[in-house]
Amino acid sequence: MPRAPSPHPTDVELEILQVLWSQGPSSLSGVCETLRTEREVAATTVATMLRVMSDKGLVKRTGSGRGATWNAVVTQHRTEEGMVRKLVDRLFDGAADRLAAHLVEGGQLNPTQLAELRQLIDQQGGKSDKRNATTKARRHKEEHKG
Amino acid sequence: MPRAPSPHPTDVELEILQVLWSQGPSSLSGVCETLRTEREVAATTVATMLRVMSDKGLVKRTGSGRGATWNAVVTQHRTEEGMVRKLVDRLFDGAADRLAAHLVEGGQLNPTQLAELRQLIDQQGGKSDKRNATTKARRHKEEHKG
DNA sequence: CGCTTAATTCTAATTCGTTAGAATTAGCGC
DNA sequence: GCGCTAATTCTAACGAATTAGAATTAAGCG
Repeated sequence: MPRAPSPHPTDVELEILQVLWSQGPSSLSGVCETLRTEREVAATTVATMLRVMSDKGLVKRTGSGRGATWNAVVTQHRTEEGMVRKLVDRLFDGAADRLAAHLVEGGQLNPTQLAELRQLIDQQGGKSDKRNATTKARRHKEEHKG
Repeated sequence: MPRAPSPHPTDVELEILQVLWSQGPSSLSGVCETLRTEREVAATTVATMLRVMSDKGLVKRTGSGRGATWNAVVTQHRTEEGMVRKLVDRLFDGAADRLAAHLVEGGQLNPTQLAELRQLIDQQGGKSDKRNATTKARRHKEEHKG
């Protein structure tokens, strides 16, 4: 058994994934160009990152040489999911409602967004409704010494 | 101007802060004991971490020698706030509503929590209400090359 | 075919985070 | 005051993350 693929992307890895998610399969230079709208970076640096990410199973290369393209293996949604979960686990000991409270109380959402969130909750409430009142007891630190 | 104190605590730093938040000012051995309910750790390791955290302004020592105690300088709430904001900025480009949607849609909240969140939104809605419809336009990466 | 340029591989330096041993200091209790 | 133990300081090792130069490979073009 090769071991679990890898947990969460680092900051720079996330940056690169976001490029691939937004513009789809890209050549090395394509990735570099987009990154350079934010900051300076050498092509070999990006190449190294892509190799590392490839080892971790985050991205995959198609073809080689001139016409090669890189694309994300992990989806944006699943990555977000995992990173949110990590924050909830580490910072709130699994209590997602505390994170939600932060967003609402901290004034991070404007009235329009609050209204939309409220709608979303109503839809969601219909799905689980009565049964299943304690969907998930507090999750506990399991993934410590991977 | 000495420079901004420091951004966000690392994983282990957070662990130690959580101990101090939950049990208040503690001796080195007090911190160690609590940490050891989760995993093995040498006292000198914790001492080093406390020193580093002290340099960063996260904790402060009172007294010295035998009766010394350590306590958190940063509050739990402000730390949570900062870390949530960082995630929102890095992962969602400042769009807090996307994080909220993840929590609700991802089934991380049970019906009771959903109901409570809904109440919270209603209270919050009353505060900003009509005026101020675009509280905060998407925040953009500002803190890059601090 | 051979030149030019993109892409890749190899290698290495730097920094940060984490861990802890060795040595030293400081107090409490007798 | 002296010793036992907690606490602190010093130092160092190690891995992960980030960065990029040098060398090599591959391929499109004329």
